[in-house]
Amino acid sequence: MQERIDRIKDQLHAASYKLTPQRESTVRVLLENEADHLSAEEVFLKVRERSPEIGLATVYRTLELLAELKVVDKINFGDGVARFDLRKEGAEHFHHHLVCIECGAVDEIEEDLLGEVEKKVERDYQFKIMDHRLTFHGICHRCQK
Amino acid sequence: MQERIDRIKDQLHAASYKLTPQRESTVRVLLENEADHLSAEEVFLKVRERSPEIGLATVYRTLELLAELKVVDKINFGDGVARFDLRKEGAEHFHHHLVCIECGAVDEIEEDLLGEVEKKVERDYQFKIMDHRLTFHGICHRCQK
DNA sequence: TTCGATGCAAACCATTTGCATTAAC
DNA sequence: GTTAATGCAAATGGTTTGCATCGAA
Repeated sequence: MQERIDRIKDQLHAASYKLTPQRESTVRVLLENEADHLSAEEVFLKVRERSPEIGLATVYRTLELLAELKVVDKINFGDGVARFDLRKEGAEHFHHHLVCIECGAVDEIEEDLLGEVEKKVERDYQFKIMDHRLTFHGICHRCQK
Repeated sequence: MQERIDRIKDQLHAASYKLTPQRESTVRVLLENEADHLSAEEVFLKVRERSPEIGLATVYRTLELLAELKVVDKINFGDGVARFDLRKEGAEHFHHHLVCIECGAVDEIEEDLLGEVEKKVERDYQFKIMDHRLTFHGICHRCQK
């Protein structure tokens, strides 16, 4: 935990930003809720439990900054709110998501399923792929029962 | 052109909706700009050239309705506006997109690249896939020169 | 002391909604 | 005539911004 924070601190410094207490609180919330896909508002509420004086705008600015540094991915499942998802360290790609249309749960797929597909796309469309976003919509294993 | 409109008219009737002049104008704009991915606002502006009395809310309501009937797909490339994309007739899946991070162009991939991947996901994650969204971000063939 | 970071409130902007009016069958 | 559809304006809600203040090197 601490070492991941240190790593993020380094990334911030490398881009000449500081790890302020507010930013650290925000990062901690993200780390503690790594399995979820929190919205800015949700992050804000959790951060405020620990640092009641923090402002919503600061959370937005911090999340924006972390997205810029590729510490988090900003994702949008079409419900009108941006959600934030910590990247696995060293991951160069966005991971994939399974969105359940019954219960709304969002599960993750860590493995990269698109290796072959990307080769084909780069070849057939002369498109240099930098990143991808893949989401499946359907019924999760829990709701199938 | 006219026959596609008739087909959409049938779809509306099947769900007991009418093809009003406003809805028809909206559909025509979508058909005439099939290669683009227009936002509601952009659709509105183009519709208004032909039917100046139309209201923005009506365009929103029509696009919502068409999305519900799966005539169009509502997509979100992360820029804060929803965009609307006509489905190919008979297509059961959303098609894929190539978003250029240089020039912003959005190209389409019509073929379904995910057949194998979906089989694997359904098997390994016990997830019943109903639809998918796949977007690649990178440099388009035009910008590579 | 200087400049980035913060908190607050106001501004923004895409989208939705309430409601009175209109139009289609 | 009844009910759905429309237009307008106001409301909503997530996000951003202006600005005065604060804090760390």
